[in-house]
Amino acid sequence: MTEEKKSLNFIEQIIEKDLETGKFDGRVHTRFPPEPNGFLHIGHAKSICLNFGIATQYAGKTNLRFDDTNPSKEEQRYVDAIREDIQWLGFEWNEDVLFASDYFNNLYDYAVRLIKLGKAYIDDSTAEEIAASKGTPTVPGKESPFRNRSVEENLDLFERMKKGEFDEGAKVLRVKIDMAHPNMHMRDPVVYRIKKAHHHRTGDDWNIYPMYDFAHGYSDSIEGITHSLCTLEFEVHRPLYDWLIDALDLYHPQQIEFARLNLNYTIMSKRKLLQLVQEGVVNGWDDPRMPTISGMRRRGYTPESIRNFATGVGIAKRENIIDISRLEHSVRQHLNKITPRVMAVLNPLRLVITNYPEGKTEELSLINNPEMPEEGERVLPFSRDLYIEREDFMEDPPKKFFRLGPGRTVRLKGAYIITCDGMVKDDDGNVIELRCTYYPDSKSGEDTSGIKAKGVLHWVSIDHAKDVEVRLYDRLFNDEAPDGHKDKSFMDFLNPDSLKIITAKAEPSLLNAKPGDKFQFMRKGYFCADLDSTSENPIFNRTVTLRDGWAKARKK
RNA sequence: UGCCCCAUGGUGUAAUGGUAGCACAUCGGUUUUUGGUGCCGCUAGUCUUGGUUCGAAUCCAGGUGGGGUAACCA
Repeated sequence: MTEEKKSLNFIEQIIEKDLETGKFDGRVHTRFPPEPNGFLHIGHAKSICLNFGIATQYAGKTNLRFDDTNPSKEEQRYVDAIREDIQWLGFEWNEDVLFASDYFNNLYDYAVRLIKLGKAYIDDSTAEEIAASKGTPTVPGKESPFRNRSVEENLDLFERMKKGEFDEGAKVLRVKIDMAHPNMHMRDPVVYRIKKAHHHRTGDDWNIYPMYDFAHGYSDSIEGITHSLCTLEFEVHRPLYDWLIDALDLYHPQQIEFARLNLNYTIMSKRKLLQLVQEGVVNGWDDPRMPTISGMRRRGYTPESIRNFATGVGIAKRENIIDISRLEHSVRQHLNKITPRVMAVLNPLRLVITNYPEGKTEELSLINNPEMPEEGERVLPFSRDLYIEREDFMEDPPKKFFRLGPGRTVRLKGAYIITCDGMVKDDDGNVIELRCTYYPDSKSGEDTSGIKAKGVLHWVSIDHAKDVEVRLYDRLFNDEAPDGHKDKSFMDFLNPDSLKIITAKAEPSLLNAKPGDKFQFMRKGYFCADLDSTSENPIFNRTVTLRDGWAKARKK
């Protein structure tokens, strides 16, 4: 037995220490708290894998709780999409889905208790006045003229706020901490505001809604969360989180902050992703170019590959920018193992085997997946007239070009070895057809020809090939840090070639593909049948290209 | 400008007072009926100055650099 060396991230270390000291009676209970105001993206996947992963590791639980305290931005459809994405990623939340709005009554009661304790007050100041009186980091704020209202008056006003007697913005509930506090979040923060908006779950029941800081910590407390994991920008909120809970002497979860995921060539802000959707730059939240979970799903990413990526990047507190190649590696790694190999020609060039009988068709057997021999073989029609990839031919090729050129010999994958004897050009001098001869004794699997061919090309039989729509996706942005420029918008870095739609010639079996089915188009990349794909109108999305050693070599 | 956080190869992340390891990327080799995959290997790192210690990536202090933070958003 070899002893497994454990390598824990800093959060796991904290949890193991808590388990040892019995801080939470040996419980581990995390939560994933999205706001339903947009779709989940790959950054959320990191948080999801962390929260659910920790719970699994320590035999704990994870709540899915929607932080739905701002009805003007939140929608039911986002709730549905988020639930679907989490399930698709392979996680199960504890019991039912929870909502901060489930606790609106509790939260109201907490607010009342704070008022009764003299720790909260109603402020009639305008938003501008409150902002102005906050002071600056170096200048202490000024106390509101309404700060010392009586408990009775505060109670009365708060109840009337709830009843809807005042207009939006007329009054807020603030917590009474310290207007000179060095942490700006502690300068009497607003915790309840009037908002006469329709809430996607509570309808028009409420005229007032709690702010995030108020709702979040108390919700964690109500749910008995042990470790409340969040991103770094909430670090300065923690003192307020702690203050609010301690002010009412409630069960106290521990908030721990970690660094969010950043990917180069990608934007991760929900606001900016929404902008891409609203301005029609992409075709919705699930456009395969989006870094959203649903976009990646449509692109052909698997849950395994996303989980693998999200856990592989690690958890720490330092700012990080992950190279996009790491994401691509994780999906190639998985798709390599599971996808059947098929042949499709993206940019066809006609090739005629002059010594092959006209009208003859052979049924060739090809292995489906060399990584999984148990997946068996399929038959493929071979004939005299074929398509090969245009880029697999060069009229004047360099020595190291292991493909076709005048006089060059290659193997057609799973079929015969051929030699190129000539070509046909159009009036403009473009090569439109290759003339080749084949070696009948070189048939794949029963080759007695003794000829060795360095290159192997994929092909399809023209008479049997099917037209399929192929969507070639590339990165959405040309710049490593699209939103990292002070003088320019991320919109200035859009890649005009992020989507190219072509018609490819595919082997017949691809007509059977159902939406979501994944393939390796040999020598070209991994592709996934699109959501809208049908056998009448087959559509394939390129998930990612294959690694291309030749492309690298020729750059030099 | 206050307060808070952070600093290990190109990029991430380990080592928690005792051999700086792993992954991605890069480069080279090898295998291969995918220039894919697999396998092998090279290059390359503890921000800086001082202190504590037999011994410091690790502890302490100063510096430097980066990030966060002053919504009736989350």
